[in-house]
Amino acid sequence: MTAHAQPELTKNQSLVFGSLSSAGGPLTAYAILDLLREDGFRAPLQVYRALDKLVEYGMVHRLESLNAFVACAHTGCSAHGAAAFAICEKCGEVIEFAPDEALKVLNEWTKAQNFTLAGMTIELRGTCGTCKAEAV
Amino acid sequence: MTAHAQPELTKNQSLVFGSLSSAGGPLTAYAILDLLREDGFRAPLQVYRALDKLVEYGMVHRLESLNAFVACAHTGCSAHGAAAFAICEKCGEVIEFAPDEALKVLNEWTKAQNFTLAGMTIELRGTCGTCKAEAV
DNA sequence: AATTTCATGTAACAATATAACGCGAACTCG
DNA sequence: CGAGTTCGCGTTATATTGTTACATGAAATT
Repeated sequence: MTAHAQPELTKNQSLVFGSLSSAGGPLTAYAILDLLREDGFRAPLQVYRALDKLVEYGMVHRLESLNAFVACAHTGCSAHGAAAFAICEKCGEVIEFAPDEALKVLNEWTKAQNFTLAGMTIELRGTCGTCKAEAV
Repeated sequence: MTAHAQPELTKNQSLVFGSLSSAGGPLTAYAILDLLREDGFRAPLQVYRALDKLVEYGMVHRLESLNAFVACAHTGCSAHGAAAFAICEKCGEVIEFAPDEALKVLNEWTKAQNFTLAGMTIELRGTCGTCKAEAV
């Protein structure tokens, strides 16, 4: 929701963020764990703790419908609002976008309901244009 | 997305749908399993298989951010579009609503991207008005 | 110096979900 | 009819995802 100052990352947080950034797509916590075993990671908690912080800082998003995590597409990852994701079920690509108009409408709903928003998940599942083109 | 004809439910599907309906809120698959043990349920697959069908029929929604399932708020559960959910983190209440305007915007995005939509998840987490009022 | 905070490490475990196999009823189409 | 097919169901085992509980050490606080 709100922008977060980008803090110094700890060693584990840097490693986790690095693996997600270079993956260029979503990874599960256990996939990250496997990638980081050679860096000394031994247990899921090391990954989950780092992910918690990175999500809190807005540098990583959790994809609820994949139980996976992805580095925020805003390279600098400075101010940004909630994100939406289009997930291609064929190729696995995830496109992050900022659905400003939709957010506005949803925010209006929360105001009308006196609902205080802490977080929002918007995920679209389907087939991306590229995969449809290939599936001649 | 599209409306589904409401088919005859099998015995297991009826039991699962019944437990969700009378719960009046979200239940995890394992909570359903425990509720239905006295009806002969023994294994998670019995629940998951029924849930798969009920979700397919549009009678049950999956809440990705809770790993839980809820009966559709449309009592007759006839034609309806995608649903959105506001989840109160204090009391656990889940409010289902139809965010028509937001859906329209998101659908436009998918058209512009040539992305074929198979399903959509919109979930808001926060605090409902009632809980805020109580937290004087 | 005593206290608190925070990142970390480790082991054990809990919660969620699926794979693989077999059985029998119902449907279908020759 | 009878062979083939589909579908719902049951069971066991297993895979995947996430957390609890406890301990250590380094840095910040007072």
